[in-house]
Amino acid sequence: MKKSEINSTEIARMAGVSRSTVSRVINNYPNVPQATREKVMQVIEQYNYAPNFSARIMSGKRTSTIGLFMVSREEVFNDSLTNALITRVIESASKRGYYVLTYIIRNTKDDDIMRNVKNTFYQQRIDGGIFIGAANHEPFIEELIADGFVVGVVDQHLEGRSEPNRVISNFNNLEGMRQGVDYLYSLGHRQIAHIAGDPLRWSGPEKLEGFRQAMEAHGLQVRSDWIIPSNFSERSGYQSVQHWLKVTKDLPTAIFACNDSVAFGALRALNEADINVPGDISLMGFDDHLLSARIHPALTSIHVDFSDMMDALTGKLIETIEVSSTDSKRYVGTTELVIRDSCQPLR
Amino acid sequence: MKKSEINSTEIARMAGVSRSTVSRVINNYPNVPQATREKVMQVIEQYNYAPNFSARIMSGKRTSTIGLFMVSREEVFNDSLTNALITRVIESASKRGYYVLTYIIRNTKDDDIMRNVKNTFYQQRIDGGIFIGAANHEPFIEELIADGFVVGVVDQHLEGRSEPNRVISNFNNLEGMRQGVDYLYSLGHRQIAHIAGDPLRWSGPEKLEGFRQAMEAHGLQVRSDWIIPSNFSERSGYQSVQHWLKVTKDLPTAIFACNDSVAFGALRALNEADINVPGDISLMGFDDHLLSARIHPALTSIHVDFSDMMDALTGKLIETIEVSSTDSKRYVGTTELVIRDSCQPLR
DNA sequence: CTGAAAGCGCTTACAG
DNA sequence: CTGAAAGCGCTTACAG
Repeated sequence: MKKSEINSTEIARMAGVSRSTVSRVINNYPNVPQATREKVMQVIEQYNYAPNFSARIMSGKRTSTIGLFMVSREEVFNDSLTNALITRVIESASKRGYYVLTYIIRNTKDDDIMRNVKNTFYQQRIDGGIFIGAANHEPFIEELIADGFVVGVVDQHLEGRSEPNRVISNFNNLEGMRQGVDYLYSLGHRQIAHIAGDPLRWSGPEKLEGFRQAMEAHGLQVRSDWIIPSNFSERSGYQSVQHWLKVTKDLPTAIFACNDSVAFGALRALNEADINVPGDISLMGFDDHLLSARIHPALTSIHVDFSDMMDALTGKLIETIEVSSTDSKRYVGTTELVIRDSCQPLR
Repeated sequence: MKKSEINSTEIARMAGVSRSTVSRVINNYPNVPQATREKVMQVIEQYNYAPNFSARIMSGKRTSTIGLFMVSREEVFNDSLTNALITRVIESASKRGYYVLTYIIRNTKDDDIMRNVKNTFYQQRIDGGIFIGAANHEPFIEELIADGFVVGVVDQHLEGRSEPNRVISNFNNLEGMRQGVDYLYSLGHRQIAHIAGDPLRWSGPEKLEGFRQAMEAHGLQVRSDWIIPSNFSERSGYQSVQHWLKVTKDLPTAIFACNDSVAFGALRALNEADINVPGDISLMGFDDHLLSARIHPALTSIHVDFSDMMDALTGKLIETIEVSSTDSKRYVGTTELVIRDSCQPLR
C-alpha cells in the first residue's frame, strides 16, 4: 500500500531550487519570478504533489476545516429537515474552500462524547465549529467560547453575551407566531391552543412568548391547560397531544404547533382520536417542513428559510475565523405565512 | 482570542517527568508505573490538555478521519434519502472512534473540485474515503485505489477488480427485480414497462438486466419502447414519463421504476395525464424510500436497508484501514417486497 | 529574488 | 522504567 510519498524536499531537488522556494510557489507568494514559478509548478503537477496537511498546520496555517455538531437524542437518520441542515452547511463551507467535520451528539451528558467534541477544538483539528440543536445555555459551548474558539450556534439568545467569537442565528419567532395567530384569528378562531417546544432551547420559550403576545394583542385569553408541552420532535407531538386529549375538559377550535414535526405528531394523535383536521380542529405548524406540502391535509405553516440561515451562519463563521472581526455576528431570518389545507374558517 | 496553548513540554514539566513519559501515558503504553501514570493524568486533566492533532499525525499516527464524498448533480439538500446516507456514515464512524469529513461533488468534471477531493487523500487529511453516487467506472476513484488509498464505493461492480484496499457495497438487484416482476405477474400483469436508472451507475444496468431475466422467466416480452430511460432522480422520472406518454403507442398495465424517487416523478406525470394509479396503471418502486409509505397511493416497493449497508461499508472500510486485510471487502444487501397500494390485480 | 536554519508539537527507537 | 535526541514535512523570519 504505497501512497504518493513525495515531499517538498524532493520537489525542490527536481526543480533545482530550495524548499523555501517551493513553499513560496505553493502559497502563491509574490516574490517569485514567473520563470521560477513555472519551473516548480511543472514538477509539482508532474508528481501530483500536495503539501502535507498536518505539516502546514504545524507551521501555523489554518486547518480550513470547520466542525459541525448536531445535538439530537432522536434518530437523526429519519428526520429529513435535520439532515438537510447538515448538507447545507457542507455546501456552504465547500463553496468557501472549507471542509466540514461532522459529529452527532446523542447525549450531552456522556463524558466520552463530550471529550471528543471538545478535543476537536483543543487538538486544533478545526478552525471553528457550529452547533445545531443545543440547549440555549450549554456549559460546554460557553466554555469553548470563553477559551476563544470561534463558535456558531443555531437558535441561541443569551442576554448581554456578544463576544467577537460568538456567531448566532435565529428566526424572528415573535413575528412568526404573530402571523400565525393573526391568520387563525382572521378565520374566526378565538380558542387557540399551543403546543410548546423544548423549554431548554431558545426558540421554545420564545415561540410561546410570541404566542402570548399575539393572543393578547387580540384580547384573547391564553389558557394554561391549552399550552401543551413537547420537545420539537414528531414523537413528542404525538405523545403529548395523545395525553392532552385524555385530560382536557374541552377542545379549542385551533392548535398552533411550535413546529411542523410536532404538528405531524399531533395530526396523528388527532386522527387516532377521530378528530378531523381541519373539520373539527384547525392545525397550524411552524418551519414549513419538506413534508408539509405532501401530507394530508397539507399543513398550513410559517415558512422559514433554513437553507439561507445555515448558509449565512456558515459564512459569518468563516469570516470570523479569517478576519476575526466582522460586521454582524448575528443572523435573524424572516418568517412568512404559507396557507394550505389544515386550517379552515370557523363557521 | 487565546486558546488553550498548553503542550506536552509544559505537562511534562508540571508533572516532573519527560515528554516521552507524557506521551507514553497519553498513548496508554504499558511500561508506565501506575503512580507515574496517575501523576501525569492529573496534570493533563487539570489543564484540559489534548495532544495536538497534527503533531501526532506528523509522527506517524492515523488521522482517525474518513472522507465521505457524495457525487450528486441534483440538490442534495432536498433528498431525504441521500441525506440519510450521510448521517448513517457519520454515526457508524463515530461509533468506531472516527471522524467524518464530508464533501459534496456537484460535478466530477470540475478540475478544482476534483483536485480538492484528491488532495484530502494526498495531503493525508483522511485515512480512507467513501464514495456515494459515483459512476461505476470513475477514473479518479480508480486512480486513488491504484495509489493504495483505502476506498469504499457504494454501488460498484468491476469484473476482476478486488484489490485489498477496495471495499464495495451493493444490493442484490437481480433478486429485487425478480421479486417485483413476480409480484406484478401474480397480480395478472403481463404488459410491464421499466423505467431504467442511470446507465453509468452499476445498479442502473443491473436492474434492467434483472428486469429482463425476470420477464423472460415468465415468458414475457420486453418491449424496447417500454424501457424508459432516467437517471434515478425524481425530476428525471417525471420528465421521462411525461415525454414517454407523448410518444408511446399504447400503455402497459404496470410500470416498474428503478427506484422510488423516479416512481414519485412518474406518479406526478401520470397524474397530470389523468392516468390513475393504481386504477389505470400499477406502479412499483425500488428502495422503499422514507416517503413511500406517506404518498398517495402508498408506493409498493422493494425494500432495501441503506442504513445497514452504510454501517457495514463504514465498518469494513475502517477494518481495512486498521488491519489492512479483512475477511470480506464486499457487502451485498438483501431485498424484500413491500406491498402497499400502488399496484392492484388486473381485472 | 533565494537559501540555510529554526521551529511547530508530537512519537519512538535508542541507550541506560 | 525513563530521558535525550532524532525525525515527521512544512513555513517563515533572517541574512545575503
